[in-house]
Amino acid sequence: MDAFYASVELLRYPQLKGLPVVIGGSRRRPDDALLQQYTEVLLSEIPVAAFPLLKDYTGRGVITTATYPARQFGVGSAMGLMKAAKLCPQAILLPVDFDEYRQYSRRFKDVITEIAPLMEDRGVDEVYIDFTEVPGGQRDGGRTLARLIQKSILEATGLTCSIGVAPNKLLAKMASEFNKPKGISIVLPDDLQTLIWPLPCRKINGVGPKTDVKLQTHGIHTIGELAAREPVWLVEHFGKSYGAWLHEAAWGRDERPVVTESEPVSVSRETTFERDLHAVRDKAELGAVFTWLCERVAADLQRKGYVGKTIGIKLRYDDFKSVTRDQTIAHYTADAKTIRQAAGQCLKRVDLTRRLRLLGVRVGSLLRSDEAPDLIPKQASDLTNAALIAMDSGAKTGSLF
DNA sequence: TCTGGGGTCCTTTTCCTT
DNA sequence: TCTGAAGGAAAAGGACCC
Repeated sequence: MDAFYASVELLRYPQLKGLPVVIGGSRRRPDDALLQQYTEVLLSEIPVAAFPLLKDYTGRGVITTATYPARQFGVGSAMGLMKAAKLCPQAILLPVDFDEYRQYSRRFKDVITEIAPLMEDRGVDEVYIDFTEVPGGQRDGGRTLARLIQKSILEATGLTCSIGVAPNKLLAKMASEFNKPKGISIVLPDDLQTLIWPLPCRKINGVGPKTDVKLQTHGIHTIGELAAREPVWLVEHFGKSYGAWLHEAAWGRDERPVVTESEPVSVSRETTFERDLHAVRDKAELGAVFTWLCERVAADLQRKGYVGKTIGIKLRYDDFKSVTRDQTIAHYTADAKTIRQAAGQCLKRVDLTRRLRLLGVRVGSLLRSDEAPDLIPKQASDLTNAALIAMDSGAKTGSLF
């Protein structure tokens, strides 16, 4: 199988080209003033001086993405905004607008499937393509087709994209990073030792920060050094499955097909508070957020046409430690009140004496709602009230909200 | 002044039943 | 009746990705 890995670069606001720009900040609930500021204005007409600066930002949040001029200063994805402001105070800070990204995402994926129907969705800005069967796909090692895709996406959306071409998904993904932005890179099987092995292990999709540190403590820094280790040794230190996979990855081997269809496994909503909240002192606020999260999850499920029966919560404490609690209920549901009731039961099983920075609600074990066997009618209101009263009565850890 | 939100997948722990 | 082993399912946690 021959694979493409394509990722688009999402940059609107042409007037900001060449400037350090950071997109991020925690997404506020509907009344985000910063967001409102832009909704009525043609994006290209906003003067540069009107954009907010990173140094003026107060509050929580991380960087979603940054332009290349901003990255020069050492800021990058997932970095806290306050830390980034120290490194590059003059950077312009833009709010995240996922609705808009989703629109563009759909458009660029539509363009690709017109040309190459075997496409795997890997998120808002990335896809894998199996072009083995695309007419003319093999011409010039895939370069001709890659150029056509780039050109078509640019025409349809104004977005540029990077494309990696390789014998499998693993290598195509690595190849796509060789030549950013808007590049095309081709990696052939014979390029493994020259192009792949000198790279740090972290470049392998599936090797994260934890694994990277562990590899380094064993003196393994590059993919080549990883490839040199005996599989037995890797299995010993990284487990049967992951260790074996590391070995295969280092040798550029990957048999995974391009998967064009997949069903969601869970749907969730979570939010980080502006300031840490306390279950007792901020009971009203927490209760409102909790209800709101349950309603959002229910709405998401209904919109997507799914029901689920494993209801869960997630808390993050002020020390950033997270806990989760799940409960599987008897019937599939997409009803906000039912979800809130089950999630409320989960809340009783966690420590609520500590300050909270995040609250989340999740529904798993999903089924398409048209295939659900035993949907029950909506909760009777007296049942819901009973649940609320039970929550208010408190548990071993003290008062609940 | 730390550290988003939406997911997936895997491993380990816990719990229930036999 | 008590205890323990075994095995499966559910729950919990963690790593990773975009």
